[in-house]
Amino acid sequence: MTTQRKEAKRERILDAAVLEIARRGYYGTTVSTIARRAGVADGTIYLYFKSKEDLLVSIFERAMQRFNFEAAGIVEADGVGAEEKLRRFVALHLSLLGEDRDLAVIFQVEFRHTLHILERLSRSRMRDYLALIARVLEQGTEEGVFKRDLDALLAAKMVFGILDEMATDWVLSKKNTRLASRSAPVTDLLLGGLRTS
Amino acid sequence: MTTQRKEAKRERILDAAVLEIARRGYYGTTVSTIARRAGVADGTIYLYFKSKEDLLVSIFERAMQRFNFEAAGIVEADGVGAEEKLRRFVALHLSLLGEDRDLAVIFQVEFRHTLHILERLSRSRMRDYLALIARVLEQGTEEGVFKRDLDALLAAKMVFGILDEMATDWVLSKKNTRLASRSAPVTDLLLGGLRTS
Amino acid sequence: MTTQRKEAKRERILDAAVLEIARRGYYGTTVSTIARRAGVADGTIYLYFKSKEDLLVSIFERAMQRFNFEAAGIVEADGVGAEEKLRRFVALHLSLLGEDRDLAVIFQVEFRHTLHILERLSRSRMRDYLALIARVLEQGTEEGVFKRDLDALLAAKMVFGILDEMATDWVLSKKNTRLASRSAPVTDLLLGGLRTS
Amino acid sequence: MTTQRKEAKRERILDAAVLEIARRGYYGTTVSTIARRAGVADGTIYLYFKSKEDLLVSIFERAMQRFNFEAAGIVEADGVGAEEKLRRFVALHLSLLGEDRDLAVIFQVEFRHTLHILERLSRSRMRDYLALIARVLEQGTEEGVFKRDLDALLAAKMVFGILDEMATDWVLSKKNTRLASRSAPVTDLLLGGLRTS
DNA sequence: GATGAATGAGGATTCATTCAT
DNA sequence: CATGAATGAATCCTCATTCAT
Repeated sequence: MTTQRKEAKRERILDAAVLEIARRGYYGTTVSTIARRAGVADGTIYLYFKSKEDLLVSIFERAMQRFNFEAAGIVEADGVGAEEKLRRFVALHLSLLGEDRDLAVIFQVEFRHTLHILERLSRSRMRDYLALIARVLEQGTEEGVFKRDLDALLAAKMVFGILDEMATDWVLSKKNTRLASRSAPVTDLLLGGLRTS
Repeated sequence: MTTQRKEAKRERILDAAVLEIARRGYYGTTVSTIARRAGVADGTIYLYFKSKEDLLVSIFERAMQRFNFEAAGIVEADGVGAEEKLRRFVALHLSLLGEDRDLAVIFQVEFRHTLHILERLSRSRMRDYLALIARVLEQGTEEGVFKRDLDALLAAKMVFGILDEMATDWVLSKKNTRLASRSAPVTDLLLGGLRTS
Repeated sequence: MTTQRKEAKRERILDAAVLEIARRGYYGTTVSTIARRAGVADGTIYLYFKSKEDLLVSIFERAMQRFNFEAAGIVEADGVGAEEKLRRFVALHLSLLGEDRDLAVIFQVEFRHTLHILERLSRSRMRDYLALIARVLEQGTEEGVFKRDLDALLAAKMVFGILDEMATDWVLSKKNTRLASRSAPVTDLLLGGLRTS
Repeated sequence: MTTQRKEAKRERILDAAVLEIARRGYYGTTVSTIARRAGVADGTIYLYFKSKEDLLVSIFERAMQRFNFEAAGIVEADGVGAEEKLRRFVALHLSLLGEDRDLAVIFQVEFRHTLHILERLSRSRMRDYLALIARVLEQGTEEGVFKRDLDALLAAKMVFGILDEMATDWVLSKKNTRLASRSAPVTDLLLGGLRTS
């Protein structure tokens, strides 16, 4: 079997897992259910993933890879000011999650208690993500547009906290709003708080 | 048995549950374990709580009652400006959680995936809490110190998001810092973002 | 629940296990089947035994306890010659197994491959049993009726080997013979081989 | 592929099976493991053997063929007395097993519980083997050196029982002794028991 | 002939909950 | 009120076997 076909099947299983886990929660989803939705036998799951938990980790890894990749693109852009980068970052975070509600549910709800189990693993990816935000803030400080005495990492966590809460709130609200529509007010508050007075 | 004694036993069970669930997670904790730590028989748990889930809900309710009570005290204080109220609010949130790491773990980690199950219940208490923050922000707008065009509820969620992330970060970090020590930088960023320019 | 009633239920489960395992083999028997025959729920098995394997060990322990107890009675009898003791020993071994075909099947067939897993445990009980035989042989040497240069332990193993093969042969043969009927020829050959010439 | 090459591959698979099953037991060994060690694909196993069980049967058959062939050579030797033949038989049994510990493990441990499954099959080969021993004993009776009233088949089983226990004991003991070294004491006891007084 | 990816039946074990004492 | 023994549903994972390539 070609690597490509294997990869495709792996993706199909991950997609099925995202869908089911988003709807029923990690503990409420059986491996059988995921297999059925993916159109494979139960045992096949274990040819591609070590365990049910590994499936969850893999969902996280796949998503974070994309997140970090896209975020890095923004942070490393040449000739772009920190304010604009922050604006783009906020927009990216909210639209990536806003585009895929199932994934968002998993990120905002299922991964939380899983952090318990996966602490190290997930935290290391998260650290990367936070570091990207922090770099934007540092750039801002260097440019003189953000406060001089800013603790970049701590502030990055606050930025993340806001984005995270926006996402959670959107996930749990039944209303049919677009998550990305919150970009502007979020950016406003953030820039207000970060700018030199 | 007097109501008082019953109440005391109920509290003992809740305390045991907080302790065990914080350490092993909701799904990793058995009702038996909680019973043993509380010094009662397994069946006794069911004389005080409808189910294991009810136990979790009750932990949440008990904590939120105290949170909301204390927060209401701040919000309803007469003759105190919005900025000061916000400052106190931030300090309260961070110290209540910072004082009881087990409870903080449950709030920051265990409740998240439980939101899935408990959506309505927990959200209603949360709404009360968010409403309290929003009232402070509205007061600030009325006083002219916070932006005129502020969406108070949305901004309240951002405030909450920051506080929440601070708490999560503290819970997951192994370092022996005090959560309350983050009050100042958090308040600074928030006030900066909320103030009229 | 009284200790007596608990013990009785434990015995009932063990009896059910002996019966089922003798018929279908250890791997061919499910815990459910044992539970059904014992008239308890699946989970109840685990209140009395740590695991399916523990069930097998316990069957062994229970039987060996009786074997060793009865055998010790023979070996320690005062004023009885070694030849007579050996005669009784052979008779005991063959009648204990001959009385309970299910138990015999488990001893002769199921325990063998289990030795693989349980090596130490079962071997220690076996060593006790072999030691008892060896003591009879030593007594015989002292009395001058058995060969002077006998390696008592090695000879004890041979005695055991003969008894064991008799039992296995009986278990696997479908004929309706009595195992104990082989006592005489076995004793004859053994005494012939052991006696001084 | 030539018959010879096929035969060679079949042998390689059997060898791999002996090695793995001796170490991990029949139920602890997967077909995959055997295939990997034999250097073939899982499916290939099934081109040479009907099932996993057939693999075990085939190990038994291959070994018994050699056992019976060599044993027949001893039994059918012209001009050799029964006592000498018995001596040679004992030596043969113990050295064939003593030369290949893996095979011995399978014979003494794994085949036992398999007898359960394979009863008929293995018993027929065993009967042949026992019959060979019995013929030596009958020859001894005819020569007047062994007891006149000997039940040859029963006595053969005792002979086998002793040999078997010697082998099992050797397999389970960790000591680095040679199995064949027990030939002399075994023969002594046997001849003592069988001879006319 | 050979491969090895896919299958799916099967089973030990856990644990929330009940209820006779 | 309290107990804790008993229940039995529920599920992850393994692995012998098949079959399309």
